[in-house]
Amino acid sequence: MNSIGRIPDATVARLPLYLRGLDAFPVGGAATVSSEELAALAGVNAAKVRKDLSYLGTYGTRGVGYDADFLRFEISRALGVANTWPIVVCGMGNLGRALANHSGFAERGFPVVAAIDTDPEKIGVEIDGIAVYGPAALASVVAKHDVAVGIIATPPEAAQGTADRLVDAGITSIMSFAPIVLTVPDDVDLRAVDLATELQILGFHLHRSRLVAGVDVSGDRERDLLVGEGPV
Amino acid sequence: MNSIGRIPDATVARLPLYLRGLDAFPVGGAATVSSEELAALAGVNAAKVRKDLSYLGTYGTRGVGYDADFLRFEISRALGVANTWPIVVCGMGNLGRALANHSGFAERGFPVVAAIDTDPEKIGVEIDGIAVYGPAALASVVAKHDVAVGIIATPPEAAQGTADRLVDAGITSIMSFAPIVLTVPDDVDLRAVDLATELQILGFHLHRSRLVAGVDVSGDRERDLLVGEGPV
DNA sequence: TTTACCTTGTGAATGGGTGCACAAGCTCGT
DNA sequence: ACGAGCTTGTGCACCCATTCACAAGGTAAA
Repeated sequence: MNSIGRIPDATVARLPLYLRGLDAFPVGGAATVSSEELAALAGVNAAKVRKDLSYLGTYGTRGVGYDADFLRFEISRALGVANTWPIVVCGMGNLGRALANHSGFAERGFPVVAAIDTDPEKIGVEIDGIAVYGPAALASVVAKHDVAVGIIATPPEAAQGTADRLVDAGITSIMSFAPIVLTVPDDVDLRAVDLATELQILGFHLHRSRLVAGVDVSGDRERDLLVGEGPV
Repeated sequence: MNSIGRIPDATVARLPLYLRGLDAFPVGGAATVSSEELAALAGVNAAKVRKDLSYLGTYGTRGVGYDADFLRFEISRALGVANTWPIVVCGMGNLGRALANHSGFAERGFPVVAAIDTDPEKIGVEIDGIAVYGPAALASVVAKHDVAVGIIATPPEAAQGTADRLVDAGITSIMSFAPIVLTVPDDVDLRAVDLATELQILGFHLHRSRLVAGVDVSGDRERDLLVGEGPV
């Protein structure tokens, strides 16, 4: 794929990993990376790396590899990392505060420029250097700081309302940590991360492996029910 | 699939969403749910719900739907949610503290029973009711509380070492928030969540949509390069 | 220049997941 | 008892993603 066409979603999801892997090479170091090396740094396999990069263009040199700096530049450009996308964090509870302070965001071009909370005690003050506003101020905060991304870290009951207000304020990219399904217009890009769900997926495998190991799990009849997987 | 066989990964990842959706029905309410309703509650489509549930067994009644309580029970059992899996949080920085306090974990059967940090100021004290230990105490903490899951919320440099110690202590399920690739033995189940990566994926679409809209983005020639996607 | 060697880029095979469309089967009203 | 109506369970076709395997194309040493 020589010209820049559609990039598969699975590839887009891996581009940040490659970029992260390239951190291992100093900027301006004139180093070359092979697909094999980059694969190890990103935790995927080499064929995938080559195919993914081929969607961006033909940036490698056969027999040699990829120029680390050039590759970094091209991936950054594809991802739009050259730009800075200001974000607003909605909900300054435990998680919201941690996210607002997360240094990894600003480093990657996503500075937290403001926070929103409904607690009168918090409105108008600065928490860890981030100014906290009430929900009513959202639209003006978005306009003033040119906010591009909204993070929802509110309690679940408030999440849909918060999403609606973000959309009204013109935000089209939302990352939600609330454990409910949010409804947004089609043109809004929503990514939902539910930490408890992630743990439950881990729990599934844990459960399975302990069952087949015959370890007693809370002493009921589960083992008998599940082990009957063999011949009828 | 009548007997309990292999459940596809994609299905396993959705089971927690169904369980979460069932929260809309009171326990013991004798309600029935159709695949259509459950699909709306979980944010997927109805055919997928039916196919997913068919992997667990034949729990629905044609013409009627699924018994909400029974379904909750069966999904819980498949996920092993009937059990409680104690977790230890490694790294009590911003994120670690937020995770240790996250009420959603304990509610879903994943109580945080201890934390680990290297900061001498924190070791031996309780932070928000969670006892903090030094790294050396990890093995005994795991043994004492029967810890099943480790969460890595350390700085990236410390993440691999922390993972190694968790593995040594006998942990086989790890959830990492560190933005690096971790190496663990095959029998260890590792889930990596990189929040900055998630944001960058959002950024990709944001970047693309702003480009085609012709909005000025940091004033370089990107638009010209990318817009040439039409006919050759 | 030629040859040996290396790594990319990509056709093609494979596999898993999604969603349609419909038969199977249950309930309820008549 | 029977038929109308509804929802499940699933075969099937399609699509996207992964992986293999190798030709294409470059480097470097002889």
